Amino acid sequence: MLDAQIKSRYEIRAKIVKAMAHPSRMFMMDELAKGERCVCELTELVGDDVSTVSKHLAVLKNAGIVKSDKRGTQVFYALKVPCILNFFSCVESVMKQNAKDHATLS
Amino acid sequence: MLDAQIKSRYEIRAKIVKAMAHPSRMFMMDELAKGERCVCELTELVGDDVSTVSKHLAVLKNAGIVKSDKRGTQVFYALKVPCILNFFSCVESVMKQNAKDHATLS
DNA sequence: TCCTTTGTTGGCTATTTTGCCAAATAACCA
DNA sequence: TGGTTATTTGGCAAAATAGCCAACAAAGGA
Repeated sequence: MLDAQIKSRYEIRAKIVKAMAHPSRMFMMDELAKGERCVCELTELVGDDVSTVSKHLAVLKNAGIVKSDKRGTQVFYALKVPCILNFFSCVESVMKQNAKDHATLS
Repeated sequence: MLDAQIKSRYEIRAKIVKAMAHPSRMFMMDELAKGERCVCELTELVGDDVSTVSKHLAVLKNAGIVKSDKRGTQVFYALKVPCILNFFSCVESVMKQNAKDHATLS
């Protein structure tokens, strides 16, 4: 990792992945995969304070994972990158494997 | 997210993604995608303290992303889930899109 | 058996992340 | 214009991460 340029590249990558690495944000991405949602809808679903949800969405937007569209007083968020879904299926496969390994251990 | 079971599911998912969300860990996963590596090799490449690298690897292992094999005094780590690679290509696509958007803004 | 190499773990501080409340904005409607 | 709804931002305290050093454990060789 000596090369600063390479290091920087991994830092940028990590920033994107880090943006996904939160239960509420994972949930919201899943929800957005079904279609756009306004902050109020997501807030209702997640069950946290609106300000918290808004900040989570800002993290996702800042990472380039979602985009927002203000219509009237509402702001609608939508997934910007479709491959996110494939990614989740990979995470699922890790979970399944873990479950299998765990079962084997007992 | 009221349902505790669903919430728990997203927490487990997030734990896996969070394990990936670090520059050094991303780098190591990329390196492991080429083949198994011992801790000493990864330490050399990453350039951090051995203890730091060891802890990063423990995080990845605990998440079920890598597996380890002790041979003699060395411990070899290897990727456990191949789809990790597809995931990175998705992250790359986010990066490319971000770059494009950024260019458009200027 | 003692020494050396390779890794892991404990401990500690610095930094980052979370999530809530309160305050500020923005867009509408009466 | 004044009030209401929807969202973002500032600020702050609690919790989680990161990374270094020192100490410990394991395996092999002299």
